[in-house]
Amino acid sequence: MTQRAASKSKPKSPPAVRGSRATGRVTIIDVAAEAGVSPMTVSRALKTPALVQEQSRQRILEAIDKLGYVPNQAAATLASARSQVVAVLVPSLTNAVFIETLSGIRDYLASVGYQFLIGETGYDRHKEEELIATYLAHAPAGFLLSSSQQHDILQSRPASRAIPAVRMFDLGRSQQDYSVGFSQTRAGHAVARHLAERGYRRPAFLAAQLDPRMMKRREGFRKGLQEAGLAADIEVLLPQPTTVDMGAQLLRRVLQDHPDCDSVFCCNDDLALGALFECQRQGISVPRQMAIAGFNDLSWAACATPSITTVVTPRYDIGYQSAEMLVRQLKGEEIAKGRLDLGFELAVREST
Amino acid sequence: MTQRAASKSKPKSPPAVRGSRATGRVTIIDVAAEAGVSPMTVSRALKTPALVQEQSRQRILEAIDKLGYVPNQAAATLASARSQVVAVLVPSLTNAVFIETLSGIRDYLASVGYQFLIGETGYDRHKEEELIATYLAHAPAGFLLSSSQQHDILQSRPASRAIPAVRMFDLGRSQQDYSVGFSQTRAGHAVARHLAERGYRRPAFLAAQLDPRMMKRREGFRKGLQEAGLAADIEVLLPQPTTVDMGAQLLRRVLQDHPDCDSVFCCNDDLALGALFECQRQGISVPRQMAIAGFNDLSWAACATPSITTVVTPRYDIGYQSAEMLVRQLKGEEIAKGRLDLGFELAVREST
DNA sequence: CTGAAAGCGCTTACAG
DNA sequence: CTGAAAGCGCTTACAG
Repeated sequence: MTQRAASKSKPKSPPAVRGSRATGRVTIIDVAAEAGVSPMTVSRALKTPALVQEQSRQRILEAIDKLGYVPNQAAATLASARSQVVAVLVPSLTNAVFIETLSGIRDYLASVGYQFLIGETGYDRHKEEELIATYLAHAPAGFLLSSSQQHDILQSRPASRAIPAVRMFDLGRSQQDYSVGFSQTRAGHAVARHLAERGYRRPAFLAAQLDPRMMKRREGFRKGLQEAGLAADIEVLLPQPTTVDMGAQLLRRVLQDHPDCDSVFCCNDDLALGALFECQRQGISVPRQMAIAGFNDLSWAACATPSITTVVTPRYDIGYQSAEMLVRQLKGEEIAKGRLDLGFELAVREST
Repeated sequence: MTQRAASKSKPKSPPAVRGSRATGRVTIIDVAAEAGVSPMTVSRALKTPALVQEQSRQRILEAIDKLGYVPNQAAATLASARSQVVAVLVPSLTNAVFIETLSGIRDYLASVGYQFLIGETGYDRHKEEELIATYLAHAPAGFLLSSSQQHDILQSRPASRAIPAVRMFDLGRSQQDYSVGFSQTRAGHAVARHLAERGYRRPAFLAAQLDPRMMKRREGFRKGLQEAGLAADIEVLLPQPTTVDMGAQLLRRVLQDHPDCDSVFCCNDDLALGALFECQRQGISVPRQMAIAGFNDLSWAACATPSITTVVTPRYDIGYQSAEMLVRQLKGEEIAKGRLDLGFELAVREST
């Protein structure tokens, strides 16, 4: 059954007003006629109400209500060469981390009347380039990205068509290289120092999904261990996507290759959860025989048995603030801090 | 620093071709001139290549490449009164279930050149209405929804402006009430029967986020228990959002109020995980002293210690197939099965 | 504070 | 297979 036929069978809607145009849609022209003003004034009443006389505005709002007028975004975008849509590119949609970031983005954008398109890059640079090309056709007002390469590409467009972008999670190199995030390196460093202070002598680094951020955490972790006089030689790195089960696998690998390992830094909480389950399965006491630290503070970290030490990351705020920074650019506002470090926190719990 | 100033400082782009129009953008007119055809032929070469002579098409593609032409979607939408954007409304973005559904939607839509906008309703009906109103301004080609009320609203629009919609997760009442999902009731029923068959005598139902789907699972569960001759009197229902920690809370409540309870059906895997952690904390052996069943088969269910019995739901497929059903409606194709039951599976594991 | 004119970049509907 | 004309619904830039 087609769309048309389906709706014919339920003709119970309020009899919609037919617009004057051939399409039958109610347009700004119909509203103008109803309110006794020009279309231009209707447009102003919607975009810049302060420039319209109170009385006119009232009549316009009534007309809009009466006719059921809905603005046509496509026409607005075409006429103004500027859309109210922001393109957001995240590495993965199946990772809770990025989802919370999207919530932050959505909350800010909704508050200023913007929409957003979401692209998933799968941690793949080429995919990201493709997506940007696709999105450019939608004339997005700006981009929120999670890698640095594409940032450069967008900025290098001719000035007349430059599209602002903000990079999330990582910090940029300068105030002009707009970014909102925290230092992945320092976060890794903090975990190393914590394990060393607790007295663990043989910490391992476990990671999957080897994107640049993981590598920075690793770098900081190694440096932290070395500063504490510990060896940074135990590592298991796998390129596959992160899963809980992979945490269990990584732990088995470590136990097999390095029986003297006494603690693990899992580069995210999914892996940490899998590692914990594996310890439980093998009857290894956590943290007595094996300490476990994670990353991100996902919902289960605080209430696992034992609760999991992890790095609390400002995911929601990264989304919210990067959206705000982007919109401020769009409005041509001055941005004092173009490199916004939101920091992180180490939540020390029972597992270490 | 403003957008313009920022890009001026990095003038390293390939010198983009300037279009003939006042905006400087490269349009279909520029491509036409370059290829020596009319704009209309360029439009055809892009939308219906079969209608354009091979030779012309070649020249047009070369011109597009040379000029770096990017189609303007806003203009296309305005002219055709039809966008390539689908509006998707899900209850929550922080729930892995819906995220996987979005992946399915994205994969199908990407394959046919559509984009999508995502709205989060927060399980709130009014919020959903608001979102629909907002999205209507973007002239979406269609809607993918997760509740039934709004479905009716859209279908009741005047035929000339009807916007097709498909409902996800739940099944509709008829083949005309487009929907893709599975029977929540039967899934709940299957869990009850399984627990009864395993010999549990005092099963409880634990739920949070009391949306209509939860209520259907509960209904099926109660019915299943009754059919097995068991009482369906132990329940803890909380309206708050689901978290892992809430699973622990719910379990504590049940143990306190019903010390004879020997098994719990948690209406999702987050709750099941929390319940498992709480048992571990209290030294309650799972499944010997307390059996736990979950719902959805999220990543940790299979590898927890003990592994968690759960209902495997076709989340990705629901997204993929509902997107397909929607697009087929958009194309005016015949849809034989407008009510697509994708079923579910009970994964029996160590926890029951 | 308000309006008439022109144009945004594409597609529809018609004619060849 | 191709093209000239008109129009989609709004906003910009100007004039009052």
